[in-house]
Amino acid sequence: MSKKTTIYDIAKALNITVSTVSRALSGFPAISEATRKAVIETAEKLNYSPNKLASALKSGKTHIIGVIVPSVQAHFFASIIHCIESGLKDSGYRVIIYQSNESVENEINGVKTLLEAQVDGIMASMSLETQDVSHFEEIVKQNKPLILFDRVNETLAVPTITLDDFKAGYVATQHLIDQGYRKIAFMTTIHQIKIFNDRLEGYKTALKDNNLPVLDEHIIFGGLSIKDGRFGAGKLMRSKNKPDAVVAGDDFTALGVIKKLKEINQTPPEVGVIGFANEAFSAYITPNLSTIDQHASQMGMECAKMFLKMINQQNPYQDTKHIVLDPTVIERQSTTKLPS
Amino acid sequence: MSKKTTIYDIAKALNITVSTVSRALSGFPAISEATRKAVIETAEKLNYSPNKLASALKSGKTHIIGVIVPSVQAHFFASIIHCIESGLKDSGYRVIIYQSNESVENEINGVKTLLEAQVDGIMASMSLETQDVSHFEEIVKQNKPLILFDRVNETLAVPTITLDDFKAGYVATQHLIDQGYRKIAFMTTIHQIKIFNDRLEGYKTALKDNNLPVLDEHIIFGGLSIKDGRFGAGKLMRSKNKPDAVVAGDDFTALGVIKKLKEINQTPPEVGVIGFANEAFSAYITPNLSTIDQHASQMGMECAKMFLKMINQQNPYQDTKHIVLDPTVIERQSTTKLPS
DNA sequence: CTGAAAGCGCTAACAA
DNA sequence: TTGTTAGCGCTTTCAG
Repeated sequence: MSKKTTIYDIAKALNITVSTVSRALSGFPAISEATRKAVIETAEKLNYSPNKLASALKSGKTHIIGVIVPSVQAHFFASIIHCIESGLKDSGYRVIIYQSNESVENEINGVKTLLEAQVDGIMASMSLETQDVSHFEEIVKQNKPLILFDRVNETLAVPTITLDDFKAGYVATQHLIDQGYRKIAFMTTIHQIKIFNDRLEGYKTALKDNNLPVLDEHIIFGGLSIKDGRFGAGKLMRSKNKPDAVVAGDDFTALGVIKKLKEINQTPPEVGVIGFANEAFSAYITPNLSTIDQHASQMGMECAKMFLKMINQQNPYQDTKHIVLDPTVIERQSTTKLPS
Repeated sequence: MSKKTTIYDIAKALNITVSTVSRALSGFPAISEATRKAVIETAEKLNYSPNKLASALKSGKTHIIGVIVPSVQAHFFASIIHCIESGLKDSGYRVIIYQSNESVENEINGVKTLLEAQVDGIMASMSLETQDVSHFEEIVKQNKPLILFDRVNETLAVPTITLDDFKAGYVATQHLIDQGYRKIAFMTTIHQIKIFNDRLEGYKTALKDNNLPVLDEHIIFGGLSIKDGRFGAGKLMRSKNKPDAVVAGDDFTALGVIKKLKEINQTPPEVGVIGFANEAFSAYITPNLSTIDQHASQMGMECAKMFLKMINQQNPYQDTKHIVLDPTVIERQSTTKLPS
């Protein structure tokens, strides 16, 4: 109880100096086995717990890295974090998570907080709101590793790990075409985020490559949520030019679309629906939702690997790479068009 | 770039001392407005960012609190964390998350890591494996707030926030009985965790109160997952004494049960199924899953409130409370028995 | 192999 | 209202 034991207590108990204790504890080689053993034993006896703060203050390394994500509630981000953690664990790095909740303000605060906490590096996936990215520049200025994943920004000269989002939009659309759908709508966010724009381009290109028309009325800019999905689907299905399939911005939106379609008795796969992200529920709703797998675990692993590489270079930003992963179509019932 | 600016740089620039700078920056009252303004301006000009590590080392307060959960992938825990964060934000506390992944070893490591990081307090929900809780005692010894939520341990004399799990088991069972089910099975974890035992007792008591027999063969001890749900349901439905409803240990397990029941053409609500936790997907699977809401947000809020109370007492453990929340049945299709 | 001592950046008595 | 000064607990030269 009472006061915490420090290396001074250990030193006093053994009649040696703190420097010796420090060295013994940190595995310094030039220490006699006897001393080391004595120190370790005494440390245990006194229930010593190192104050990492002090050590970090002195050494300048906290061995903590900050991860900023929109929300851990999305399965995709939770999985990434999980993989970052396990990829970094053996190197002694801990992860602290900061949620932006899709707000730039929170994101700015997150960077500030993490930097003040002296994290050794930051990984981030940007909020939907984020346009200006100057808050991230501070990290680079401090010469600390910054890695952007999934929702990235091109103006920042930092490593990125992303999905090939153009391809994601393309293969999702092509999959629907292959299944026999011809009038394919696309629902996306109103925010100007690279990955969503890329997907949209992929969608358009796929249509063109298949000699299908790109119709403005089939492209819905809105929010991404179950509610937005219902709303958008309602709008689409009431229009004169009803689509026969929908590429939804994410699985939540796709779920909303499905709910609306069920209500109006056009249950998929009568109208095809495909989402993005392969959320936990997607395989279990009825009909099962086809979706694009974004390889969260691989993305997390790459983040961890990249960080370790950067931290071991004098200049983390020498030789900055952009890793792009390939999307995979997960075909389920919602796009398995029946012969009509 | 280059070197980080410290309060010394600001002091030098203004020809005052660091103490004045420190005071100006921390909102100390006895400071002339002129000085304060000058300091703040200079700080901004020099792009000053405080080193919280140094401040924490000196003051003994990091304003960081650690939260240990089995996994953020469970919607329930993600929601709790979310609410803890928002409940603490205004008081200037930040949350760092540590996942045990249901392993005691990780949990022990988590406590150690967080303590070494000098967090101001810890909130935890125990892993399924955890039996011995001595690693938590260290937190209490250091006189730092420890709050246990949901998966708690009674031997620790610390505040707890839980659901009334006996009641949860009871109302889940009673709900099925009210719907007309009579042969109700119960699937739970093999691990000796209080909340699961309590639910089991609630289940048994509900049966007794309704003059229904408690059958050993209707109580399945296993894991909690989709796979375990399928497996357990298979076992139950092959037995000579087939149940007509199942209380599953959580929503994932319930989902597994539903999948198996569909396969053998006894789709709920023909056989009733109810889960626990109201996961994100539960409302969207087919049939919609009835479940017990565990009031994650309220639990998170109470954690935050409790922490603030404890941190403001000289002895955090004076007047230790146990807050118990009431479970709520969320009735959906999976238990809406049709008249036969 | 071990000790002495400086100092990481900040806070907080105590003085002035 | 401001300055002086002594650390917080640890690491790390530099000597010995």
